[in-house]
Amino acid sequence: MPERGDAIRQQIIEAANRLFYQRGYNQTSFRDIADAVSIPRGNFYYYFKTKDDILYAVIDHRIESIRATLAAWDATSTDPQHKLRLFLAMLRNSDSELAQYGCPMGSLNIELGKAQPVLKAKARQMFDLFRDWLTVQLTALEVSQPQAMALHLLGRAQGIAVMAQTYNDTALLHTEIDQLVNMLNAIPAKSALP
Amino acid sequence: MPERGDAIRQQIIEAANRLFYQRGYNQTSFRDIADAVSIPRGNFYYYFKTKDDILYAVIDHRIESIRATLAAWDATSTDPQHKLRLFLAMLRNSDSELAQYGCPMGSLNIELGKAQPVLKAKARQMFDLFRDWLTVQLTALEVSQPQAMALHLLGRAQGIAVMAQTYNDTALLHTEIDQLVNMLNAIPAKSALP
DNA sequence: GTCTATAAGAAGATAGAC
DNA sequence: GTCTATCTTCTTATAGAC
Repeated sequence: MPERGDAIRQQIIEAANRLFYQRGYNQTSFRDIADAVSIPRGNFYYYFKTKDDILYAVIDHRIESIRATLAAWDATSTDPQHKLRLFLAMLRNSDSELAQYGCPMGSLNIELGKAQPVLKAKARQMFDLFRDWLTVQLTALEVSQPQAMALHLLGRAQGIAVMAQTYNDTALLHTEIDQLVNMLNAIPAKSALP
Repeated sequence: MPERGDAIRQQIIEAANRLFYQRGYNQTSFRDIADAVSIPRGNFYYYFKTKDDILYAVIDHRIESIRATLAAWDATSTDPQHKLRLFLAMLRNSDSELAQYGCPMGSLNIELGKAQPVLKAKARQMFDLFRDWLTVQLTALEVSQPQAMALHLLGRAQGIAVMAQTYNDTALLHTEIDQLVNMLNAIPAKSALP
């Protein structure tokens, strides 16, 4: 059952989640988060002992969010090709955020990968979720190396996000996503096989 | 003619260049750079007034380095396809740095793009150099949309760098670069045209 | 559970002696 | 040109009153 204070804890996580994305983890201070939630700075430490603790909670929050998204896609259809299009549609629908702040998973991994290996290992778990889900869909489509193809797709998405943010250009993002959709449609549907 | 102190100024730029890449711009302090060059912190301000000034100098240094690299590639061959392979060979040769710290251009743009628009505009100039050089080569190869293709290639390289760093995996990088080499070789050579 | 006050240290930056 | 001392502000974090 929910304890008292859980609501504020949740507010902190959501504010930190947004700020870490928009400013970066190291560029976000306790003060920023406390101000966003309108609680005094000192009270902060009742909920989280260290800054790393908040990051872990934020990543866990994101992981749950990703799991929910993937489950929703799985519930929408049994056609793996259609599910993969949902993945690309998500990127397309996030165009303005991606052009402003880049990919939340990618930018966090790059930042932490520079000099915070322990935190980065945690952040990588978000990538693993997508990689494994994509691998399942590509296995169902019987492509030759499903996991390599899953990593390829993730990489393409990351590259598109970096370029869209670098040039602040959603049109570039749309053009590149279209190419991925075409590539996907070129995979022979399993039902067409003997 | 070189003034006194230029040698130390150059040492500062080179140390900052390395530290910005390995730790990130915002995660590198004056103290870090001063210690790396073994000069007292106070003396630092004789050479650079603000931290932004150092970043500008570092980016200018990188831009000169990129220009020199592109000029060297241009001098090596007149065959655009061969020159494009030199671009991909550079990525392959940087595999361990890319897997550790990501792409120096991409990671800097992502970091600054979050909340430092003025600095990011400067950092984007590095991308412009590669974009324009790639566009020239692809125009010579008479591909249909040379600039879009140049941005596509840059994006592919960025995506590969993000994945290589996220999974700390140079093998993944090699696999993906091989695909780019194959894609490049599939472009019909201009000399084969009527 | 909530809040105030404040510590301890690191950050960017300055003044001024040598 | 070089260096010491110092300032202010911000950061993470704690103690303890309410």
